Amino acid sequence: MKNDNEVGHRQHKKIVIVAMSGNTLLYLAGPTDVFFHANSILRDCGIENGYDVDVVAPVSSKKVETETGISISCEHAAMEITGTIDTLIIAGNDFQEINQLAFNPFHEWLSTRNEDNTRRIASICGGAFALAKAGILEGRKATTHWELADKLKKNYPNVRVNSNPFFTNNDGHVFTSAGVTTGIDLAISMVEQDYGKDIALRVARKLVFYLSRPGLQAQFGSLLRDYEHEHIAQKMKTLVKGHLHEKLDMNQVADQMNMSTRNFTRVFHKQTGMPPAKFIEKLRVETARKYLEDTALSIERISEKCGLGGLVNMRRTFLRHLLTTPSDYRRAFQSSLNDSAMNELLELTRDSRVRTN
DNA sequence: ACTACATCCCGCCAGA
DNA sequence: TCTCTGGCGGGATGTA
Repeated sequence: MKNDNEVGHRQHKKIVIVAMSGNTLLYLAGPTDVFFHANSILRDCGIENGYDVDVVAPVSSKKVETETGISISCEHAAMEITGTIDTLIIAGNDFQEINQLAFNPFHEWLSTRNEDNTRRIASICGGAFALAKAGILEGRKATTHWELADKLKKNYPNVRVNSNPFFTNNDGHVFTSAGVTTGIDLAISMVEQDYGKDIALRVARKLVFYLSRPGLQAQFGSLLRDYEHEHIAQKMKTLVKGHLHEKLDMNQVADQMNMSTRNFTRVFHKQTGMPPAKFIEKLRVETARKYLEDTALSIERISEKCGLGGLVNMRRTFLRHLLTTPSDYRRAFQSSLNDSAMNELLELTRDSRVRTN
């Protein structure tokens, strides 16, 4: 199968999610929503051919019962799919199958999926059992829900099992994830792999509202998006570039803008709807967010670089703006993949010859 | 939790 | 008369 770079974004990526029986809806709803929101964000970016998601049943009746009492009628059964698949996700474990470890027509079909006809094969939680039964995990590293890890190890000794409820693992083209919500993390990491970190973060920010993440989080849309087109905000941003780590006095900033403090405050407020000091604070938080997402710098060091006044103040400021702490923010959003494209916000804290005093 | 202090914000008013 | 600008001062907010 051609790799993604060869195919480019000219055609939809076919995502097949197998809805295993007896599970919570979130197993399949989480990743489905990730790809759905990714499509909407991609369309905003002018990319029409995002993901084509097909939720299928593992059985020919095409009906799947979930533990919530809601049953799902799928349009297709997995074995009806014969062509190439971009991403195949086994969402959750089949509770009947997991106990008898039987090899049924679904596993037979699954065993035909390989690197040539499926670019990525993934499992969520006990979905790893289905992959193991089909021989896909043979000799590979894999993870599953911690309660099931021992059983997986015992029954499939050739699978190198890791059990961490917050863990997502990939070994070549095979991806496995542990707890329910890691299925969402898994799908987000796939979006990141396909379209880059910015798109993935936008999806995460859209979805994080629904998740039970550490700490009570706000939605993480850009704090500055609505203001950056304003002339005075842009000018201010340029001016403070490289100086965020310094104390920025509004009188000095106004002076640099060749305006009196009073008039500067007035014009700034008129154009952006917020006072200048608040804008600088948002700029600091945005920059700190990028450092938390893209680097391994200590939180203390980040607070210094962004002028957030030490750990305690940074924590307070984050709580005020994002309703979460820096460490929780990092846990939720730090990228799993390295990305050299540190965006322009990071430049704000780099040395510059522009002086504010 | 409380306090003192610093800084910021903004209404008001006067001058250009 | 209208608009823009800048100083003053008091309340609000943040910090130590």
